[in-house]
Amino acid sequence: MRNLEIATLFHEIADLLEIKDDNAFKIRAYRRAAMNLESLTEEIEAVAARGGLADIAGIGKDLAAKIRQALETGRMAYLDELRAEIPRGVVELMAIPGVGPKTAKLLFQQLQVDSVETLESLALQGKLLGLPGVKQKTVDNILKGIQVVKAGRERMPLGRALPLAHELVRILEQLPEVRQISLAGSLRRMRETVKDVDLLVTSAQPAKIMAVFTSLPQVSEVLLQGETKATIRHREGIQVDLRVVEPDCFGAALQYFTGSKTHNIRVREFAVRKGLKVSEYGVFQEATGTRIAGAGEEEVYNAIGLPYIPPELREDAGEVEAALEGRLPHLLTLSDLRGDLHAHTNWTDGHHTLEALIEAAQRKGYEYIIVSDHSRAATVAGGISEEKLLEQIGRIRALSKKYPKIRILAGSECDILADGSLDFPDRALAQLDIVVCAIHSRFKQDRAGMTARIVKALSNPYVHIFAHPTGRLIGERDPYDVDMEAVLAAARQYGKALEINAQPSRLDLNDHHARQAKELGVKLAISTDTHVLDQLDNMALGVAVARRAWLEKADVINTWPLDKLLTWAHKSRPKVA
DNA sequence: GCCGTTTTCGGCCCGACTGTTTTCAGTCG
Repeated sequence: MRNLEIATLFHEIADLLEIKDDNAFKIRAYRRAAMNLESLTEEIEAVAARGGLADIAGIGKDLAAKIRQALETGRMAYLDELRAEIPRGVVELMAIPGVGPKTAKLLFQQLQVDSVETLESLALQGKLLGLPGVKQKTVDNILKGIQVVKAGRERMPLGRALPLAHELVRILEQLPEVRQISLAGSLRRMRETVKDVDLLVTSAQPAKIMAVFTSLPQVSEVLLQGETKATIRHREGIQVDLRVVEPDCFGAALQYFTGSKTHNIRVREFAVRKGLKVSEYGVFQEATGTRIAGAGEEEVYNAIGLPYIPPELREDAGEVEAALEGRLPHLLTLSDLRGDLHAHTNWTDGHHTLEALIEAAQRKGYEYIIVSDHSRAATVAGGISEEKLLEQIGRIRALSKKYPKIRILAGSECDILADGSLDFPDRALAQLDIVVCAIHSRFKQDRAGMTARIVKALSNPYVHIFAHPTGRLIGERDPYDVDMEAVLAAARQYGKALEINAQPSRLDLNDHHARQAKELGVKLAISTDTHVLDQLDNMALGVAVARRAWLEKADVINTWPLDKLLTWAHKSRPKVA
């Protein structure tokens, strides 16, 4: 059993306890434990083996025992008892917007509703009317909510949500009534997928903002509208929440509205212990009600006695503790990057010439750019033969005279074959400056086979970077079955870098694994895997993943100057005669 | 159920909006 599986069991216990109307703080304890397990970078089995379960935040004696039981028996007796009491389908009712634990319990007890389908049929027959607190409007909302569930409320990838959100910001900031505007929520924290877009505006005239916002052409439906808060459905499907506050509350509101929810709870608990109250309106002294901060976000953190915590870290994954102990990371920024270490050209499946790639990289101010086209096994991507590769290397060397201001690195995105050998022989790899390796075939290999395949590739002295290490495509393809612990250990042993692929559909490694890599001392490369020149701009998404992974400049090899990068790249190579 | 340079017991974040109510419970973030 892995961390996420145990977390899921705890979440289910919390759901069931909510329906039973159990102690709210007990429920929160289960949820917090689940979330801490989700952000834990060490394997839970390893933690249990060294007797460290109770050291995990939010896990005490009782939950540690439940984790051990699950690890040993594959079951959790307490959860089994709860499941026997309340059918699975009742929990699923809570997925309907507007239906929470109280309503689910009411429906189950009064009408024996135990599935979304049953609920829909009873609602259509008018049989919900007459339940306490249920009139036609509630029935309508439930039916509407069921449609939302059926449509599948999938989360939108960051790379799609960001441009759409920036468009709304550009429109709203034109309004003279808008003083300040910012993205908030999970989008500001740069999570890889988002459920909705959160916008925060300060204005002395909220009514005007509300009116304009809810009647934008991008709005397909107004879901909720109050005096200072509105929720709409964007024509591209995602929900957008807008909140308007007074200008002097901007910092407090931004802090509150950025979340995460668990981070905020953490911060507010900490404030309470200091006799302070934090809300979206400011930081107040509990005793006197005096407001001591609110206009700026940094000021809000400082008033509570914390340094500013960057949005990407606000997941209650140890950042508050790190802030208190003065060991927050100095997160890397986009401008720290000196080059791109994964890019294609029209020699394989890129859409541009070598020269166009070089010139685009130069315009970005890069010190170096790699040319890493596909190897012969990647037939669908037009992979090139060894002869063609040598020809390309010659071309690159010739072009470096034409472009003296940027170093053109000869590279390859070389396939890792099913047996773990590389698609080019060592004699060819030895000609390259940087070798990127990747898996593009035989995704369905079993776990042991896939792990051995990758570990073998990483042991090759000519390999430098392992690209998109899990192979997942967000929302499309699951990662291949591989023991990431073993891959990370091999990367450390052989001194290889793992890639954070910045393609919006990949973001691979993800934030979790990248943080794990850093903790093990494995270096990362943030690369765009550019096929079309515009994609060089995706670097910002890769940086977002890196920041969420607590990465600093020193952790990322393409922040290094060229000479340091090349020294690192060539130190493991056998000396050629 | 967790947790403690105030506490091993008694706390545990805070407010907006909706639908149903004449003051509030439920839901959401």
